Amino acid sequence: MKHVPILPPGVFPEPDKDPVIQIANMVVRQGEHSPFIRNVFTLNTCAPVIGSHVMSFMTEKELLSKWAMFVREVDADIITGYNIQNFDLPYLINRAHHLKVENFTFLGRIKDVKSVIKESTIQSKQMGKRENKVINIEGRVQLDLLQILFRDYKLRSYSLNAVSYHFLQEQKEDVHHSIISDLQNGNEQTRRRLAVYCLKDAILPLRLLDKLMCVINYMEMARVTGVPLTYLLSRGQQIKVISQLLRKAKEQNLLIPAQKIDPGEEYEGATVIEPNKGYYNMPIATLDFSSLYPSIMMAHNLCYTTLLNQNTIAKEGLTQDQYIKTPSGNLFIKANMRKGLLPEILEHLLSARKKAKADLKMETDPFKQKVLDGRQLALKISANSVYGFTGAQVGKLPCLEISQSVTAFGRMMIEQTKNYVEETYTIENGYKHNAKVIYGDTDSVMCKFGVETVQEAMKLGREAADYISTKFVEPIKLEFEKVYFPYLLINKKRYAGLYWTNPVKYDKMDCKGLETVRRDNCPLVANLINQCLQLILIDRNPEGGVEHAKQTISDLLCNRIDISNLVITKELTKTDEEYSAKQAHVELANRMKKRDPGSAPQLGDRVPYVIIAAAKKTAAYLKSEDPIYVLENNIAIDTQYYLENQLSKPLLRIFEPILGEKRAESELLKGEHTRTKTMMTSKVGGLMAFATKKSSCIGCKVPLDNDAAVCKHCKSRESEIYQKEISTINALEEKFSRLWTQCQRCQGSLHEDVLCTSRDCPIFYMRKKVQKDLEDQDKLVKRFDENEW
DNA sequence: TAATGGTAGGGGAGGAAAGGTAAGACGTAT
DNA sequence: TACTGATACGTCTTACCATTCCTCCCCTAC
Repeated sequence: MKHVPILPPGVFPEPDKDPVIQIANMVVRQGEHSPFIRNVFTLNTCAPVIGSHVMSFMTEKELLSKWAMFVREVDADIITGYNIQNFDLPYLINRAHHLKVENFTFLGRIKDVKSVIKESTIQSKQMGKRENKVINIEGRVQLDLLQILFRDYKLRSYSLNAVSYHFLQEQKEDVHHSIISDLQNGNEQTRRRLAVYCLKDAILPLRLLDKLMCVINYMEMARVTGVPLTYLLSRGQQIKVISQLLRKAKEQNLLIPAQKIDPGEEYEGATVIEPNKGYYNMPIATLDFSSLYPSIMMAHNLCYTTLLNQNTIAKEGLTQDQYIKTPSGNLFIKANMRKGLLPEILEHLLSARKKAKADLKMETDPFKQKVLDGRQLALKISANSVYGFTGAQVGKLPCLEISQSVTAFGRMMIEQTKNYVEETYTIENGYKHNAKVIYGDTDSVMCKFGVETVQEAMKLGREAADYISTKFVEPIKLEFEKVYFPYLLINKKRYAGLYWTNPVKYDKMDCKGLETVRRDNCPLVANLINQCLQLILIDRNPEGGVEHAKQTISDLLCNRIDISNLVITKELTKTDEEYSAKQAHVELANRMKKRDPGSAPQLGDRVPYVIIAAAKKTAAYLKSEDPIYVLENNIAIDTQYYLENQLSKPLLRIFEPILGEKRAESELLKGEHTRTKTMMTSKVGGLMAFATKKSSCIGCKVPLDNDAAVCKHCKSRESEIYQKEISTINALEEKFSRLWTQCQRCQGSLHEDVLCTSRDCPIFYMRKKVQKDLEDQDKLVKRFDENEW
């Protein structure tokens, strides 16, 4: 579903002013690939669209009323779209209310129950704070794709365009809202143009839903945990655990006590082994505990129902062998005395997962395969969230005795594992080298066995995993997972390496915690670091990496880097008042709010910005600016900032372990390539307000008193200079037409204007930039004409 | 109001606090 | 010879700058 309201340029639509002009709908049966209904409701006439049913109405009231009837007649189980929950549906309801369309708000399956809009804020540590609207449509589940993506995927941008490109490698037209009214007020052909855009917006969410298997996975999650489908989008993680707990408790005739919420102190978490930093040009084997926390809870029978204190022990007369004391000093009764509820739930979840995985292997029908894969995933996630539930202090049933015992066992186990590896694999015991654990985090250890080949490392890794597993209580199991070779260990939670699961060919390059996987730096940094790592790890050519980095730095300083590569995004995680420190993205969001409150970033949105040139020592939060604004006003970028604050440290961090501190610093950041800089002059802000513009000679840049094209010294070369500028203009024109064609191809039509203003598309930025350059160059050349006579 | 999975940890930015240095003030010797 | 002023030089104070440390914030690993 997708609807388009009409609106004046620059202002966000308001339902009591701006009309709804089109609504596109797609209806699909779950499991089928293409929709069996495709239609669009339009206000005013509209030329036909092949493959779609166009229904035109002369009044908006009729349009809305007929659309509501359509919804009731199709009687869909699930309603989806992109941001329908916070935009389309509330807008339609408010608009219908404003126009007094009768019977519009009865969209659900229960007669006489009106759909109403409520405001709600949901807040969790995992997702941050968000303000949402909630609409009841009885008997139909609203699965807003945007909400699904927010929850399940960490992306740099959540615009439908960016998301489509990311998952489907396909772009959509992003029509700026200022053009929409022109198209609507044109003729039936321009309105058809809008309808096509609108239909595309309706089909994309469906295709994404299909591709990401959202419906299947959500259904399976709902079945496994026993909560309604809507809870998965509207509620947090806890409700799923509670639901399972209630299910199990009922079987055993147990009740769950109501507890008062009383946030206490945090408890100690997992150990991260101090890394032995450096570049390892040898195989490093990784051993992992599979499902560490669930297996600890099962192995030691940790549960609400098995927790003891000294009083009960005395009262019941329990003996030493009937209960255990965890490393954190808490007491739990053993499983042979009383089996805990949580271990039982976990066993059920994990055995169900094993079965789902086994069935998945046997299954041949691709649709059923998807279902089974969704199920095993849901079971895994559910098992892992039980521990989090016991530690959630602002929750229904926190129990720190359990959660701190779990982490304490975990800490003890990783320490023991490290010792076992280092004690067993020694020269004394007949191995070629002394093994060393160079790093480990929570449930994993990275072992340097000292061997030469991946194959040998794998053999020792498997052997070690099997041997060490025997040292722990069932079902705790240490598994050999992969070998890294080579391996670049930069710091705790930051490393990169080639990932091998077979001795023949590496699977992929794996990066953890580095700039390449973080969303809060610009693509320039992420791409450059990624390329350098590839050159170092895959091509084994660090010199090539240095050369590439130097070239990129030189390009940056000479303004040859496209602005889309310099866009940094950060999330607005709290409201303006809650921020105590000044930050670039927060300040920019506030400034944008003053320009246009409707289109400014909201709580929970990611704010894109670039850093612009300003007087020296100006704080970064004063230099952040909206990329589109920068492009439109030709504002200069602070390339020095990008070099010093974005590129330099990450680059040094990856090159230092290989080249050594001194070489890395002197070659990368102080070489000849940093000398040449191009300064760009801005048209707004700063000192430009006080400067008077004086034209300069096109030939030699000497300032001129009049508006002539060249100075008297260059007069003799005038035609030569003219030719040069004309050839520049030709080159720009050619470049522009190439980009334009590319955009036309993307929008799927070669004989229509390009409307797209997608902020996520690099082509858009380039097209915009060339357009600007072309205008400037045109003005320059015109100066020759004026002085011709 | 009702509802909200956990801790560990890196690293960037801003701001306060502590430290360093050069210019100026002042005193003394010549 | 006594006194004065100019100059040079050393020491102290002050203003300004750079560094360090701490906190906030975002995002990631597990």
